[in-house]
Amino acid sequence: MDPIYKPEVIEPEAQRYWDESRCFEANEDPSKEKFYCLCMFPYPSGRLHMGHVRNYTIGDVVSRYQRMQGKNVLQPMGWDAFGLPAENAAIKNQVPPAQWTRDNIAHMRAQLRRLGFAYDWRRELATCNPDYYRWEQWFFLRLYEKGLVYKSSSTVNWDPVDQTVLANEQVIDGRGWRSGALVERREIPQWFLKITAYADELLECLDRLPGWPEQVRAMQANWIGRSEGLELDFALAQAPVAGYEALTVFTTRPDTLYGVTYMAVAAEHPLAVHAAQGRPELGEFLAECRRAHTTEAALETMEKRGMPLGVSVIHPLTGEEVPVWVANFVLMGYGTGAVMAVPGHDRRDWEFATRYQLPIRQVIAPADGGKVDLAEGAYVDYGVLVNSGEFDGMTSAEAFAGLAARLEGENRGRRRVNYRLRDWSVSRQRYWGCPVPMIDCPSCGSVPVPDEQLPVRLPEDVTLSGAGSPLKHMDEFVKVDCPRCGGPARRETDTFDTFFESSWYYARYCCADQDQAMLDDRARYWLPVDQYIGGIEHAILHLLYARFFHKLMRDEGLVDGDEPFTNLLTQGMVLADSFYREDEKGGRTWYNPAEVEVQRDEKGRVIAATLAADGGPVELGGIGTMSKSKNNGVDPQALIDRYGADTVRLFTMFAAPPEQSLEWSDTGVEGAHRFMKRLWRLVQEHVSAGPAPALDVAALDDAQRELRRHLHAAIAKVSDDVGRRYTFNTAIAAMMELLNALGRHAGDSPQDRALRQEICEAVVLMLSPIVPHACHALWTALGKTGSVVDQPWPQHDPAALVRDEVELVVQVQGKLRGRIRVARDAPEEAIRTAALAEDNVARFVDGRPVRKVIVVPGRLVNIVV
RNA sequence: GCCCGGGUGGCGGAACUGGUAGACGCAGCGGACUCAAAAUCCGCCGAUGGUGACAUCGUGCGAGUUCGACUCUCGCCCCGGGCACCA
Repeated sequence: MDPIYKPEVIEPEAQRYWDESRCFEANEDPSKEKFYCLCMFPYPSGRLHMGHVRNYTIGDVVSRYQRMQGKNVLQPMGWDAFGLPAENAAIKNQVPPAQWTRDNIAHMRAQLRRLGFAYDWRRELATCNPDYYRWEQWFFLRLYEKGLVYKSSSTVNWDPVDQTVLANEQVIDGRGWRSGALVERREIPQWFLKITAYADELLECLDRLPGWPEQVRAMQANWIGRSEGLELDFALAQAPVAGYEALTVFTTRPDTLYGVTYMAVAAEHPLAVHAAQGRPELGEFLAECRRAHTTEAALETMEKRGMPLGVSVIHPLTGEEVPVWVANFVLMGYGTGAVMAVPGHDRRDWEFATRYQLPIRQVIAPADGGKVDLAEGAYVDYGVLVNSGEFDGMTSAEAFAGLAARLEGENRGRRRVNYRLRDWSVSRQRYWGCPVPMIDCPSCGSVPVPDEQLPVRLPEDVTLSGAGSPLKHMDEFVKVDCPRCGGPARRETDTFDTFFESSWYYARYCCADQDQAMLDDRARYWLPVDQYIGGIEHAILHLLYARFFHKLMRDEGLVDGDEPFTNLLTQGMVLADSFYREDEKGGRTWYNPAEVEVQRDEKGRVIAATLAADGGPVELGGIGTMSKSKNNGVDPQALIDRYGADTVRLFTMFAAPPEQSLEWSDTGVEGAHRFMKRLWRLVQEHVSAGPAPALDVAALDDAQRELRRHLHAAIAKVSDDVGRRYTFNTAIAAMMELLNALGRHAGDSPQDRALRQEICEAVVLMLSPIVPHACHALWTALGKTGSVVDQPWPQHDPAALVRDEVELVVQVQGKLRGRIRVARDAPEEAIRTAALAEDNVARFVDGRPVRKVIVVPGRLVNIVV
């Protein structure tokens, strides 16, 4: 055995062994318990970043641990290969997106292999390959046949100069990122998936996902936003207007109906458009609304503005005339595109009414009889009705029921369940995506591409200009014969939202080579995914769409079960320090942490930093997520080259528990490397003295028994930390403590050596999921046959944990005053006496009468005087 | 703005079910080895007072529940994530 730890030698050796023995190739075996462990697949951006390393190390530790539990483990890897960055790179570097993407995949695959992850590479897939996306085209057509797909218009960011749709991230301060033109809202026809048809099921199933973090389930429930309310018709006073007899609204608070003082409609609402005819100031306001951001965050934070339409409606109960306004915060896409405004009891309506001096009327009073000052703000809680005619004195709930019954009886209102969740717009006006398999025929309308013509291949030999999708100008792609009438028609040039691909890849891994069907029986064997691991930033959209797809595939008879992911682990972000210099104009140049040296004061506090290249000072930009804009990304490759994969894996697992954010620290990595060297040396020193004799537990002395107790306590703790809690940081800490104790343990009698062997074997086994390369070599060095990957996880010996005496903490009035040692099974009375007899305890009791003594067995005694 | 997290030494974090706050590691300081350095090993390391035993304070801020609160409850402050065309 080499006395020096050499990761550059042992890591390729271990990887060669895994490849040659093909030990991570997973085959369907009904006789074994399966375990499908999946990490969210990466977008092939070019290089692995720290977030990937962290994510995939967690998955690898879980996979290798489960393998040691005797499970048949599947851990696949692939590429979320469609997306906007490939188009941006293509414009910048004049490389076709397909080539850029495939080059990136090749490089990143090599990086993943270098990290030693236990993947079944036979199952690798890339979503940009036709053998993958043809099946989502096929599936889309099945959904189309079932009526779960429809075409409707929706709002997009439109760049009037580049004549193209922009992603939200391409809109900077309201302007297009390339052209700088003011971006407009524009309604364009798009394909939608009816996710709202599954809203109730998606909501209800959340309760049956105990393996998901509570916060993710809460976020999804809020996102779906089921609410029960009333759809109400407000008759137009001057009906008909623009063909409307009444204005229909949805409200969850019919109990506040008497408080309605105005109505608000969206800028795109037909009533608003109609009213704007011949009124330039109103038309200008509508145009202004079209230029506003459409994101919910923007809508919520912007100034609430509006204009009266000069139209009014009749209040269904009081008969009063109520004015209709257009308001910039009402969206056509939500509900009916119109709301009834109750400024007394809704924050937004209050803000708007205050700005335009519209009346504010109190109709709800607090149930406890408290006073409300509507000049200060809206009262939004439920309560008791006032100023509401015959409903006065009822609670909000009673009034809801009463009003609903009355208005339903008069056929002027309907109980309805409404969802915040909107149908999923799957069309994107982008080139680098999966073509939507539809054809637009002037005589037949939208016609699906026949199955036998699938896949609709995306042409890959293109040059991108930046102004819109090149597909629109490619006649060989666009010009087709209509499959129905045979006449000339145009192929759809929109591509799918990339969430479409990532919604079913987890199932495709089970049978990635299947070219006759989307999925086969192998999916029934492996699914559902037992452990899914990925970033918290995907808590809503990706995870909701994947759950939706699973139900769609179930209803198509492709998979069993209702949910795709039994257990979910959401890892936190990877953070790093940032450094910059400011130029005269206030612009900032960001320097990578690798180029910067920090200065510390005598206590180790960072006080200043300088650029290594010129020795001049740089400013501290604080800690934040690794990002391009702050240039604070730490390249894992440099660290792997320097310290080896095991050290990088160890540090990412040690620095923080997986769900928390992780702050990068170069010195922390050095510490992890020191631990690797220490582990290697401890084993090497032990092994170099020759084979160890058999352990005789009965022959151990006190010090040896204590060390062995430490070992078995560590096995119990590490098993729980790795197997149940997923707190790899505390598991590693426990093993560091154990090795520290082993290092302090002097003596090399035969039983000392036998004990050392037992400890080394257990530690190598328990560390092997985290630092598999070193443990592969150490296992052999310890004289064991077979590979460590095929060993079972160690079991702790409960008998080794028993101690004769325990130390108890003694408190007086809840404050620590002393410690006593008592027999393990000492009766409470004896513990009391011993506690009161302790010198410092007696000093603090100071003769005062003891009122109460609380004894927590094995932990502490608290004396109350 | 709304929803979801988080806030503990110089730093990352630990304390799992209300029971010894600061495990483990990093940084720092002191020492051993060395001609020297690196590597390695040993010791110290929340604040204040005290030679010391020890005492007082201390888990973002303010209240509360409890024999006992980092942990539970209420109110506030700050930071991060998501908000539907970034993935």
